Amino acid sequence: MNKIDTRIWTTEEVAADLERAVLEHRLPPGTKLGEDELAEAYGISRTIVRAALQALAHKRLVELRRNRGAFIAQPSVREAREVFEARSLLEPRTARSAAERMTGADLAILQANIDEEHTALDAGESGKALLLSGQFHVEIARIAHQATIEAFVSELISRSSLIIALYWRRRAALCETQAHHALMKAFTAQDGDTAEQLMKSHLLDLVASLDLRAVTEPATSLREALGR
Amino acid sequence: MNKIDTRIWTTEEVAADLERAVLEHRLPPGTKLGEDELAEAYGISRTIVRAALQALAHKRLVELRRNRGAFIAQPSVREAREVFEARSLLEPRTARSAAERMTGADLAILQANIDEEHTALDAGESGKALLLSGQFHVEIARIAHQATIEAFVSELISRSSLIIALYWRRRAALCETQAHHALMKAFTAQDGDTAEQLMKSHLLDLVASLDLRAVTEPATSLREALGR
DNA sequence: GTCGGCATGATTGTATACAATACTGTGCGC
DNA sequence: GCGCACAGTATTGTATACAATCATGCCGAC
Repeated sequence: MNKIDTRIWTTEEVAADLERAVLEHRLPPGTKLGEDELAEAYGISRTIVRAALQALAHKRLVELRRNRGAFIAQPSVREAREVFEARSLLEPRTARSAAERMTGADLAILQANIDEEHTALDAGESGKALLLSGQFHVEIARIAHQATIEAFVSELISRSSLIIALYWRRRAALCETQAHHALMKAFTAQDGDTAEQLMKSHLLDLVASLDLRAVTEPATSLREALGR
Repeated sequence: MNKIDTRIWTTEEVAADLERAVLEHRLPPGTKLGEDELAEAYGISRTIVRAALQALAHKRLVELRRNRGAFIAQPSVREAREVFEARSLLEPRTARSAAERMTGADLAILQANIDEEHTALDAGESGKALLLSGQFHVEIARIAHQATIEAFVSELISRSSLIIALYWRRRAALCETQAHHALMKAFTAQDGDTAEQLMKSHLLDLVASLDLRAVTEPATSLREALGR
């Protein structure tokens, strides 16, 4: 790993940098994050690295195993379902609130996000596109002026990125942008009802595009995996 | 502060112990949590204390001000509204799920919780009663088999405890237990519809019993608090 | 040849030393 | 007497040293 070592990295910056790497699928689930390795890469001591890892662990992006180290989390099928269950409780109603208080400036921000995502996709940067696609959802919570829900949604989106890395099935990537376009129309019309409904089905679509039948449970899978 | 210093405290245990103190209103909002002070009290080094404080900060129970130290959080009026908005999105639907998959063992646990709360109230331990009252809500999320939502609800309950400490108005404390009793009946009947509705109005009751008109924003409060 | 135990190395857990920053009180100047 | 500057103190921020734990590979016994 190589980083520009003239910079002084704070705990939050290290955590954000690692999170971004995870969300862009540059760090796949299960990757070991050695403390010395990271400390050297960022040119800081393990103290900061540990604090950053603890922060990410609290967001469930990283799993800390005592005396073993930190690993990029590998959400189970159950956890994947739970994450989308939580999202389905929070996001549709939040999209409604957002639609109802949407301003021109907000619309511009959302549109810029979609445009950037298109640019990234055209450039073949699918990781960056996925990151932006998630930011779209977080932005909606911000527009609804619900900082608390925004924090939850942000965490759920991050975890969703891991889930997608593990369980994504469909290779056709165009469904995403279509749904966001449809939401934009509802937002522009300040149509809360429609926004709520669209978000609801968008989330259902997302779950449907995952392969959650898989019996890839890390803990209990061994005997089943061997079929005996 | 005095603790039994024969015990070896882990980070999680220290965090849990502090959280319990906050939830029981033994540590009021705004209290400074000095690192040396805590380290000595638990008989550990500042390393562990800092990790525990960071964990609590992530749950928004503690506010970390750079180079200033850690303080028990003082949720603003806005934050209070946001917390109950989030709860109103998560808890009613979760109560429905819980009701539908409620077992006899689950009912027993919930009933035991209510009984303990009564005992605590009779013994004048209002802090412990409040803690148990919160645990009732978390237990419901656990019964619904939604660990992710459970974690969110747990955080929201903890923050609600701070909010109650700051903005509680009604002194009559019996409304709480009544609502929980009503929920128990719906759970016993495995009546999801009723459980969802009861939880919804229970949360509305809670907000209604707070005084959120207050202009008690920490920053601007000093002059007003002195009335001049 | 395979299994189990042991030694070695690598990595994490914890404490502590030192540096940087913010708070407190005193003294000097006006 | 009042206000500001400065020094001293206390507290937090960061790095590092050491201890504890785990992983790996070798060697001997069966």
